[in-house]
Amino acid sequence: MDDLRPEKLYEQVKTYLRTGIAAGTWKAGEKIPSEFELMDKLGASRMTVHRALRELSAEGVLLRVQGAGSFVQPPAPRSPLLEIHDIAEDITRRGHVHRAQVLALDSRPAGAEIAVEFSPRPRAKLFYSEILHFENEIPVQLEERYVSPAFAPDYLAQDFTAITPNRYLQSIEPPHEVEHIIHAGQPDARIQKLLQLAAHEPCLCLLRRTWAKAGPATRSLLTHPGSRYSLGSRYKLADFNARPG
Amino acid sequence: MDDLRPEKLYEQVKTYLRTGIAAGTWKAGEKIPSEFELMDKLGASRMTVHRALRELSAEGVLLRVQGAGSFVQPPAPRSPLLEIHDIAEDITRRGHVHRAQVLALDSRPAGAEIAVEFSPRPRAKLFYSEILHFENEIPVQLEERYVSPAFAPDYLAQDFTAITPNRYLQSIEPPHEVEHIIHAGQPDARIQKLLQLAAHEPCLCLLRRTWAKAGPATRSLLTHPGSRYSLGSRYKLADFNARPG
DNA sequence: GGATGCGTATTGTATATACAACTTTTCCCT
DNA sequence: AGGGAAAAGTTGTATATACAATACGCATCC
Repeated sequence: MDDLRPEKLYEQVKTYLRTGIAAGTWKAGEKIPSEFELMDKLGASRMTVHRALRELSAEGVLLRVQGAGSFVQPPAPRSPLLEIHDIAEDITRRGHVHRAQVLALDSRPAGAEIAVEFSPRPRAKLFYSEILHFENEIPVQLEERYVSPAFAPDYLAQDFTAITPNRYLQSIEPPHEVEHIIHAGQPDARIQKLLQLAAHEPCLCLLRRTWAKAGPATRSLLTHPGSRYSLGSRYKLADFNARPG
Repeated sequence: MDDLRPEKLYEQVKTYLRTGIAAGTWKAGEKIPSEFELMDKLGASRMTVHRALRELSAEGVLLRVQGAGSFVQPPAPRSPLLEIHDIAEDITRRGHVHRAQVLALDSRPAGAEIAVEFSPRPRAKLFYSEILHFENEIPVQLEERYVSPAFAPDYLAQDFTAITPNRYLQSIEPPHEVEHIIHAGQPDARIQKLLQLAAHEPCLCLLRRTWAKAGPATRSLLTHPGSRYSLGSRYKLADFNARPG
């Protein structure tokens, strides 16, 4: 699965700087070598070095000041608001019993709005799984998931009563990018029955989309009973340092 | 406040494409003109067009496929839930009009469960504000907030129709620690009326607690109409592969 | 001493060119 | 028809060059 092709030159420059920063060669607030020095040192053209530095700047690794130089930024306060956690792990950590019931597992053409998220070709087929999760035999999550066949070719062969899709997909390749959208909704009759919801009981819907480096990987709609479930996070914010002087 | 300098050329190209996409000239999944066509049309060099397209791709506006073309990506709703965002900023950034109505602003003894979060003395008084936020005159958030008097002694003297409590509190001292808990709920009759909710319409509740270095600072319960509002976040995960080559 | 101006270092933008990598279409041969 | 090779079209990377814009130190002038 490893990419054996040589790293692009501008990626090499980025890697060189990132590892140098990680190793402490240049510390937060310090100035790194100028574009011209890096040209000589790494044997790349200025435009290539420039592109690498511009991207590192966009990523928040560097702060570039025209006329002055490029400075190492303090690490960004990365907030794992909704990390990709595994519901089975959550439940067993609470000391409860988890059970998964597979309601569907197949390959199907998704609706146009969903298919276009995965490919510019609108009629592409996607893997689909629908799983109901129980905590102590009480339903707590309905998981409707589309998966890109290119990302997980063996998806349909898995036993999702033994390993959650989440865990399986993470084992293939951790996502490169994640999106979460949360809203409160009124479930339709089918979901109401599956989650054993009381009349007019709202549900908490979490849409999670992930991207691998190669492109869109998964799209999951996780529906929880509103009265029995909440999502949470708590984290410390890193201190901000001012500009280098 | 406006920047009167002429837009950079690559920014002009980006703006041209963004407005075209917004206007429906190219719809999600469709192919936009090639780099060469845009060169001729806009009178920029290929490298400049290329940079604009590359950045739009990084921003998630386009999907570029080598050898095939550039395709419009479906819009990704990204409102950073990770950060402490200001609802007034969010609304104005969407180009809409924000208005805040102060329903309450006083000092009161909070209920025992809440007061004990701030102080070991259960009858301690806390500052309390209740503000209803409108987007284009439609209510989108009820903000019920307790603030530690020790953290913000002048809280009651502020004009919260002009500056949101969020923004004011951030100006005192950015929080050291943050907690978010999200759940879907059924509003009581009062909230239902304030948010102009339909019968049985659920609401999305975000409880946010912050701590300063000295101790607990604020506790806010933000209630949104479920049908008209969602919370979202999207972020890239850092690469930690500094593997020796 | 302080303000001004100038030169140098550094980053920002824009162009032209070349070739590589990949996709789609065309067309020819069987 | 079908298969496969060739061609055309499109994006990706890399370089060399030129000039613009900004920051900063240093010398000069008052």
